[in-house]
This record gives sequence, structure tokens and C-alpha cells, in this order.
Amino acid sequence: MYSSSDVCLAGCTAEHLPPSHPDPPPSNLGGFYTSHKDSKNIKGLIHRIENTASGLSCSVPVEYNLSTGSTRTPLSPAFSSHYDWSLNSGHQAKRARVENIIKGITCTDVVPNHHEETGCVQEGEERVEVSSCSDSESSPGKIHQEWKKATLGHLGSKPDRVKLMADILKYELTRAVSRSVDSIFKSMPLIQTPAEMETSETTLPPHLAECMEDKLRCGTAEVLLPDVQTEALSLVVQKPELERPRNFILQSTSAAPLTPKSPIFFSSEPEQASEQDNITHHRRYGFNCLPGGCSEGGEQRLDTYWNLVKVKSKVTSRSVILESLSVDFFLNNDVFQECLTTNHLKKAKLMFFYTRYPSSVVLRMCFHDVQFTRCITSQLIKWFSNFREFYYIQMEKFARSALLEGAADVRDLTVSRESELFRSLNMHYNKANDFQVPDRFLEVAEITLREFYIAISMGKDRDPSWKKTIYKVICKLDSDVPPEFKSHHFG
DNA sequence: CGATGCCCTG
DNA sequence: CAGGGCATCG
Repeated sequence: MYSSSDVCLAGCTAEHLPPSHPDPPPSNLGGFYTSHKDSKNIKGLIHRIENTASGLSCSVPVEYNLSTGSTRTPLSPAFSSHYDWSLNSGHQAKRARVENIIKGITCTDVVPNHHEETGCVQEGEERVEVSSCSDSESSPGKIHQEWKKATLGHLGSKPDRVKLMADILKYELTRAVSRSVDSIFKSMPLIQTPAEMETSETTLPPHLAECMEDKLRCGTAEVLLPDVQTEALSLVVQKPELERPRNFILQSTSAAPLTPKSPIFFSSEPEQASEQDNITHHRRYGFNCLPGGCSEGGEQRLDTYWNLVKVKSKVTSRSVILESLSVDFFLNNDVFQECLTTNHLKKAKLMFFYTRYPSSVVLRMCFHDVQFTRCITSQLIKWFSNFREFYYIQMEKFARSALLEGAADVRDLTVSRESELFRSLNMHYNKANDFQVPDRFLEVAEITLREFYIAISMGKDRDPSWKKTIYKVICKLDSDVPPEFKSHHFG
């Protein structure tokens, strides 16, 4: 059995390829996870504001009403029954805590290079803009100024202070969400904004272009496999020399050499929506259907992006918060499909060029976008069983034909990309011919063919279980699937 | 006994 | 390709 380290795609090192971890955070979605953390910070922010009153035991839980976009501070008995907080020690404590809030806000708004030392949330250039736009009645700057006046100058009535505190909390919450959304877009270099797409339709982002280049190299590269034959196989023979006659029916004289249109796996091919796809019901946890439809993993990521574009376009803090929380929830619940699609079938067929007997672990790695139920697993296993069946039937058919045509030397049996046998297999597993079949597959096919030929010529096919020995041999010739098959970007 | 694979059939 | 039957294996 070949390990993954045995397979090396020439000119395509591991670091250029998508991660092969069974379920890694997508490399192009770092921003999503950053956003997720930031979104968590929204909750943490409230706690941070509360906890800025260090040493104070009383905490004011803040509820954020998602439907109204307002914050509400449930008044504790002490808070609600003793309005005159200047005369109450508890009120002094509250005042200290509120002033601490102001400190926290001030250090983010006024002291540009100080927030790291003070533990304040570091943010970008929007800080200045937020402080400067105070013309609106509800603008943060206005709130900030009023709050400063109310607290530092002890102006305003008690309800005003409470209202202002609620506004401050709302303001902070909104800013935190805005930062989260911004961070998503700042850390999403892979996907362009619509404006960028319009201006540079054919220009890929550097990251993506590099990835595509690598895939191009991979696709046209030979699969370098070690010269390993760990088992003493009965019919593993050297390839015939060039001068050896290469004929028989395995060679097609009329067939043009098969060259893939594109070695990139599906990436340039918009998959037609098949009937099966249309009737396939997809499920996103917590979402019946997000805008953009429900389809493959890559498309879902794109859907997510467009969803975020919509989020970005919203200007009201409430909608931003709602959308952001939706995105957070969406990202926090990894998306699984509960049905196998035609794309999965296509991928499985291409996988067959590498492995005829994939283990369940390999299947899980390569189909990590589907939820692996018992039904899904057995369906995938059944697929490969069907693939093998066709494969062995073809092998037996061509072996018998070669025997009938009087092939005397088993070394005359070869499988090249021009042979009829390969064309038959390629038509079955790679109908679109958009995949560069690895040379290793040709080698394995040749070995299989010769195994069948020898067994038949020796009359072993009279044994009802004569194929089993061949199956065992072929099973040991599996290769590990390349990282592309384990990647999110496949398909 | 469940998982897996082959065989056969539609 | 899927479903069912059957055999094998741990």
C-alpha cells in the first residue's frame, strides 16, 4: 500500500496545495474564522464593559434586543429604587464603573497608540471617522460628547444617564460588529468584490492565480511514484522496450491522443444543474436556504461571500448585527450535505484513477462536505464497487480478446493512453476528459490486464473464485489520492 | 453481527 | 448506478 508520502506531484509541493487535513478551516476563509472570533467578542465586549469596573461586585447585565436593535439594562432593586446615586455608596460604585466605561471608550477614540498598552480593542482608521461625524443626532460622536458632558460635568437627569449608558453600549456593540464585518472583508483576499470583478474579470487575485498555476502544473505533471513493489506479484513485468511490437486490439490506430481540455479540476467548468441535483435536498443547519441557492461546498463559500456583500452594504447597525450574527451562526455550524450529488459522483470516478479500494477514512477525507451517515458511506462504497465491476469486466474482456487474437507474450499487452482499453475506461470515469489521468493508473491497468490474461490462458478461470487472487493483487496497487481530492477547492 | 465486497439483475 | 442476495472477515 502506498502512503501519501509516496506520491509526489512534480512541481507541486505540499505548501502550494490546499490543506489535506480532513476538516481544516478553509485557507481562504481565514477571515471568516477571524470574524467568528470577533463576533464572539461582541458578547465579550458587553462583559468587558461590565467588568471594567474592577473590584465591583455589582454587575449590570445588558440585554440586546435583536428585533429592536436597542439595549436594555434591567435595573436591579438597588438601581431602580435609589435614583439619587450621588448619595449612595452603591451609586458611587456604579458611577466609577461608568467612568471606567468612558475611559475605555476614550482610549479607543482619542489615544491612538495607547490602546494596546491599556488593553483596549485595537482598531483601524475608522476610529477618527466615527469621532468626527457628530452632526447626526444619533451619531456615535454626538452620543460620545453628550455622554462626556453628562458624566464628567454631572449634567443631565438620572434617566438621561441611563439612556445614555444604553446608547453607549449600543454604540460599542455596533462598532464591534462593524469591525467584525470589516475584518471579514479585509482578510478575504481570495474573493473579489463585485466592483473588482467588473474591472478585472480575467485577472485573478494573486493568491488564486498562484493556486491555479500550481494546479495547472499538477495537472500536467507526471505522478511520481516510487519504484515500489512490496509484494512478489506473479505478473509484474517490465514495460516492453520501444522496439517491441505493440499491437493487438489494445492499441487503437485511429484514436487521437487524449489530451485533457483543462487539467484543473472542474474549476473552469460550470457544472450543469442535473435533475438529480435539482431534486437533492440540501440542508444547512439553522438555515433552510440562504440566498444563492444550496449547492456544492465551493458555491456555498461563494454564497457566504455574497451574503456578506449584502451585509456590507447595509448601513443600519441593526441589520448589520443581525446579518453578522447569522454569518457567525452559519460559519459556526459547518455545512454538510446530506446527499451525494453528481459532482460527488464525478469526483469519486476521478478518485478511482488513484484508488480502487478506498478506505472509509479516505472517503471521509475526500468527501468532507457531506455528512457521513451510514447510508452515505454505503452509497460511496457501492459506487466504488460499481467502478471496480466495470473495470474488471473491461479487463477480462480485453484479456480474452487478446488471447483470442493470439497474443503469445504477456509483455505485448500494454495499456497506453491511445489504447482502446484506456479509452473505454476513460470514457467511463472521465467522460468530460477534463482530468489528466495519472500514469500510475495506466501501469495498474496494464498489470490488471496481464493478470487476467495469464489466469485465463492458464485455465484458472474454471475456478469459480479465480478472480479473487487478481482482486487482491490490484487492491495492493492503490495509490493515495492527491491533496486536491481532499481539498475544499475541488469542484 | 456489522461491515465489506462480489455477483446478478433491472 | 442501485438493490438484493450471498460470502467472507474480524
